[in-house]
Amino acid sequence: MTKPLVTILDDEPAIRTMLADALEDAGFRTLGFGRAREFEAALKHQTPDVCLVDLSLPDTDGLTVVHKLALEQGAIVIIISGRAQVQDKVTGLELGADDYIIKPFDPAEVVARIRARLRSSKPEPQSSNQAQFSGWTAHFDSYILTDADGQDTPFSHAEGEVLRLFLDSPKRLISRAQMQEQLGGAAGESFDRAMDVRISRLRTKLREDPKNPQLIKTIYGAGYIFLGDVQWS
Amino acid sequence: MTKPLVTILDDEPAIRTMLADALEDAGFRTLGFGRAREFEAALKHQTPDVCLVDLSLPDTDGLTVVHKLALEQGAIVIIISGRAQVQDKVTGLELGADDYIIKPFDPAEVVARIRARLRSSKPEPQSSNQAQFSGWTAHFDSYILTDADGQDTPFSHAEGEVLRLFLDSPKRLISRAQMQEQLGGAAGESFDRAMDVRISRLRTKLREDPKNPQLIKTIYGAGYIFLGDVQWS
DNA sequence: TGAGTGCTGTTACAATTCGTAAGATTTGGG
DNA sequence: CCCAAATCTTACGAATTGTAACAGCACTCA
Repeated sequence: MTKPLVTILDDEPAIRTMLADALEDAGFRTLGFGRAREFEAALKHQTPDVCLVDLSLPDTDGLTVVHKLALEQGAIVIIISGRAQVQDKVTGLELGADDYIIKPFDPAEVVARIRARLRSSKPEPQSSNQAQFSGWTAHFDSYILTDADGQDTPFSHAEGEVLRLFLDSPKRLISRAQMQEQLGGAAGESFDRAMDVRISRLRTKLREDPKNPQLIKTIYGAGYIFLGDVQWS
Repeated sequence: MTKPLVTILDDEPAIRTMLADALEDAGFRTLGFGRAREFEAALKHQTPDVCLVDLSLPDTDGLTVVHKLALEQGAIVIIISGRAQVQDKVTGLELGADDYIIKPFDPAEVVARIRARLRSSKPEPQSSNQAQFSGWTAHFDSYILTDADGQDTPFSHAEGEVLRLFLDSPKRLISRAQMQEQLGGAAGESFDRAMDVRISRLRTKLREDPKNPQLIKTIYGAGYIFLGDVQWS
């Protein structure tokens, strides 16, 4: 698996670099932002695994950002704040934050807390190679899709890569860039309609109505999202 | 759903009762233990959802208990300790604890942290992504509007952003600037007829009578207001 | 070896989304 | 009643995405 991506939203550059250094030493990728606006713009291309958010931001109320993140993205949200009142902590946590760390903090504690969160949120048994969703069953061993009636349709390796990516992160926006990174790796920069074609072919096999896809939704300018309750087994 | 069960393992009776009171007020069931031995015996009959563990116990090293719990039971483990050193926190979290709270603590914070853990451990939070208003139902997962007759109309991402904004603040004036702020993100600098167009398109999908809009009302010189009783589910 | 088959990326063109521009319409003040 | 500003609507075009058709490649089988 690739390194988890941690975003740092804090208006003090010194804190950003301190956190970034500690996190990268610990094996994470990081992205720092000083303003909520920049941060939200970046979300269109990347889907972070963990978001560190300072509540005192110049351009927005940090709590709004937290709420939005927790609700819309499935990301883990950790508040970092100078406000140590219990009431602040309680409202922060109730709005959807997963943790609340008070400044000044030790980076080592931040790392440990991030690890604890990631650990509990990743109950994905990678051992299983078979997933069910919306009447379908995908067998990644035999490269076969079985529909509700038991009818089989084979799928190719490339299609399987995309499907697996979706099934690993259902109901979460997956950006194009993220897909390329996960799949193509060293893929070409410019001409990359390959991804579209893969998805188009996958949609055909899943018998999606082109006008009204139920499972693989396109978010114009952002990426794709896979709907459907996934059950690995 | 039944009330989640929280166990409290701490050798000080005063702390046990304080926690038990706060937790039961918050809607949890509790079980208190003063010794690890008793606690482990009780585990054979009960499977707690959350375990609060004090590290300084008379009969065992608390960390051993934590490690065992985290590993064997699937329970959420929260350490409560008087030791505030970063190193203690880090080792506690690395041994499998989900959180680490320092004494003295406020019970309200403990409750909030427990809630945060329980929330994230739900595999299918299905965060309210669907709202009903005036006969319509907006499905933000599938980007579909359903009317009173069950007829579907898809809406786009941009339209959804506006609609969500309205549904989050019904019956409240939303200024143009506020909208730009929330939606435009990094974009909106110059003159923005874009917002008007978005709203115009949304109105069309909601089949608003241009002469007499029922749902999205324009306040000349101020902004918009969304009427209609919104019910998220 | 050579034809056949299936997979996959590329290309070309169609369809969709969405902001901008511009004219039409509405609003509120004088 | 008139006008300027604000807002609505429509049309257009750039960017993005969907998909059919084609080509290259690896592999199989006679």
